[in-house]
Amino acid sequence: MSESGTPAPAPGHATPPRRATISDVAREAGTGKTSISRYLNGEFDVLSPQLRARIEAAIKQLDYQPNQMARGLKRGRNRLIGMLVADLTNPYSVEVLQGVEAACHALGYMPLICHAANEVEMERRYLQLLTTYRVEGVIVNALGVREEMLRPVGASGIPAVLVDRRVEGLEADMVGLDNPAATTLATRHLIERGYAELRFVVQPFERVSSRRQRVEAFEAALAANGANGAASGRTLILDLDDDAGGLAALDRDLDALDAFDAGVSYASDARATSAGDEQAAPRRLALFAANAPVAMRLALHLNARYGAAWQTRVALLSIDDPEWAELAGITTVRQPTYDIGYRAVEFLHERIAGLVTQARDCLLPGELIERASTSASARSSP
Amino acid sequence: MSESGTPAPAPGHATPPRRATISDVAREAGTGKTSISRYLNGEFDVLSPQLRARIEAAIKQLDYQPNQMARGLKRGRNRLIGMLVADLTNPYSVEVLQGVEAACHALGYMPLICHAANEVEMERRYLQLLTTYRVEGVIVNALGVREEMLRPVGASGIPAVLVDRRVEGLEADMVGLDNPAATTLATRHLIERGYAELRFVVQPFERVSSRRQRVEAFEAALAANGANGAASGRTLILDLDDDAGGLAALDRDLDALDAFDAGVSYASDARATSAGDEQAAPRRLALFAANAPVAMRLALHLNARYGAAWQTRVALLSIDDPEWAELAGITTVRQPTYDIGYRAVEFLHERIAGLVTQARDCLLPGELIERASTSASARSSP
DNA sequence: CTGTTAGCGCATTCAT
DNA sequence: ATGAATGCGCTAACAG
Repeated sequence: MSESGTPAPAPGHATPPRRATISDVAREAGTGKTSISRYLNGEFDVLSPQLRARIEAAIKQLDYQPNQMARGLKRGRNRLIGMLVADLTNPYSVEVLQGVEAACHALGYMPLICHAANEVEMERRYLQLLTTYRVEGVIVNALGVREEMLRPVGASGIPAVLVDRRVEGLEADMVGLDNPAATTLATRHLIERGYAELRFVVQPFERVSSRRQRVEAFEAALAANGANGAASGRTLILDLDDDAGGLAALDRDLDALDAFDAGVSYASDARATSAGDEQAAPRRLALFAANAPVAMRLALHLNARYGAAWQTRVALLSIDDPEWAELAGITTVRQPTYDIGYRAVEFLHERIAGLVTQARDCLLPGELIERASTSASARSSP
Repeated sequence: MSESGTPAPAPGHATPPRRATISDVAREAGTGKTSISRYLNGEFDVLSPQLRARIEAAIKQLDYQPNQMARGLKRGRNRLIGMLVADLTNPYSVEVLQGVEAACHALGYMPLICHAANEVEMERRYLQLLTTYRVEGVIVNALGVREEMLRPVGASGIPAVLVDRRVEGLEADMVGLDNPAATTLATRHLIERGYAELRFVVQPFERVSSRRQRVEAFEAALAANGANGAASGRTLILDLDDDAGGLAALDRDLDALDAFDAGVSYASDARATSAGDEQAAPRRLALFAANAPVAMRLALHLNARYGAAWQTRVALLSIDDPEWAELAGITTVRQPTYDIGYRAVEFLHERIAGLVTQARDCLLPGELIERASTSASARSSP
């Protein structure tokens, strides 16, 4: 400012505040911008080897990096896709993300990861933001969207594919776990293992279709087996943001269980087994968590109530297979998370290319991982 | 294409493939683009109420959303900052991210989250990508960068702030845990609790400054206490991608422990306590994990070796406080993750504004969370 | 108060 | 094989 004069930089390699542009490179290489552009786009067969060499030198010399914003503005597409995640705290989301990233990498997209952190308002904001950045598509692990999202996204808007959850009025591709199959698989496992009392524990599922599906599948599986009258069960709603009610309901069940066990103990010396059951060992209650966050909350609660030996009293099973499930020895249904993410991007890619027009579903199977929590001898106690 | 004529959309609300531009709005409102631009930038005091109303109507009518790419291109800044995360699988990263997001929200930035997934190559690619998108700054949870990153970033490049780890030759702001203090805190805790044999377990720390700092602090704390001769310890390197060697080393220590305990048992009836120790109870080995991923790996290994009762044999303590630590009852040093992320963005913001010129550090204190794993009675056994 | 003009950095006709 | 001109959607001087 105080010094006068030419815009030329001061001596001594002063910091160039402005990055080189395509014009700079053209000048440096002694050619026109067009050739630079061609070089950048790999049209080498239209460039003389010498020109190409000069361009390469100039680019290296100026440390030139093409401005993606400008490119995107010009060509009308920017290879950006939005990835809206409901909750990165959930290992499920991170695993799906890995698949998304891999697929993006493979297909030449750059994923813009947006984390709604379980806040519907954030979700809305990010969705809006993504459209202003003109992403070519979004893959959405929805949270509470509905009409609001329908405007920018969907049929008449930017291509979208849903992950895990469906959105009410939106006709869009969707990829996720085969919830009915997975839930049935797990429910049957519990019944086969001889648990007579089942509790399916799930978060409130206003808008989250996968939760509803799981509840329904659980109850259906139970009813189907109910013919044999072997097991009975119920669904408990647990709000992770306000768990007092849900845990109270659970505690009532646990109280009953404890009382029953105590009763068995009293009676065991006198009348042995009251009914005609084969075994006198008290049947444990089985808790079926609809996902990992619920399972964690339950485990914490049980741990607080029964101490470290809680697994000798209650069997816990969960959909989702977080790392700690292995440590705690909890039986789970593992989701094909990576594939879910990968497929989602593939779907989106096809849709962006305009190859597909009808909404498709991709339901992937879960895998039952049996661990000590549902074994006959319960968790090996120290 | 086949139909002739006007660009007007076909009847029946046909899908408008192209989003409205500022010119469309101007035409719709019967004014010039400048006024629209002014409206968008909140310069209401320069617009007659009527014009303003017409603009509002036109925008609503056309569902207009300004193209951020174009805006950024024009004004030279796009309010984008890059957040390069080494490993989203680590709860630490996600927690830091939450702070980053909150701060971005507050300061008007949009964070571009990039996940290197522990791959140095990914890190390099993303860094490059971020610069081509002309982010105004990056906050980096580095992984293996060095010179390569120095070119685009740093003093003469785009502003950067480091999180948790420092980068070799780079003069940049840095925010993270006060590693020496936190490590010393935990080491002293272990010694006070009476553990005589300590093992600090850490991943290979070629480029990761925080790991090196923790190792050094551990050994220093040990040496400082060594005057009393109460505790001795060693550092074990555990490579999570190839844990055979590290676990073998651990197993040798555990074998020795087991043998010693067995010896004590043999001898206990005859000679009672061999040395002059107050208590005959075998002192457990204490494992000090440098971070949560290491702690998890250790826990899994111990669980495999000793069964669910492993905590009666070995005490585990960790830096980082993942959710499962509460469940497993493991003592931890909790990092102020949210604050770390928030401060990082604040630092970056100041730097982007050009307010600061010298590299600063922000070292935040950790908090010791005592749990059963390091209590006198070990983990309550079922 | 409001509209016109001129680019931001780049890709694309269209001529050479 | 190469370059000049045009404009993507928007903001920022300048005029009125």
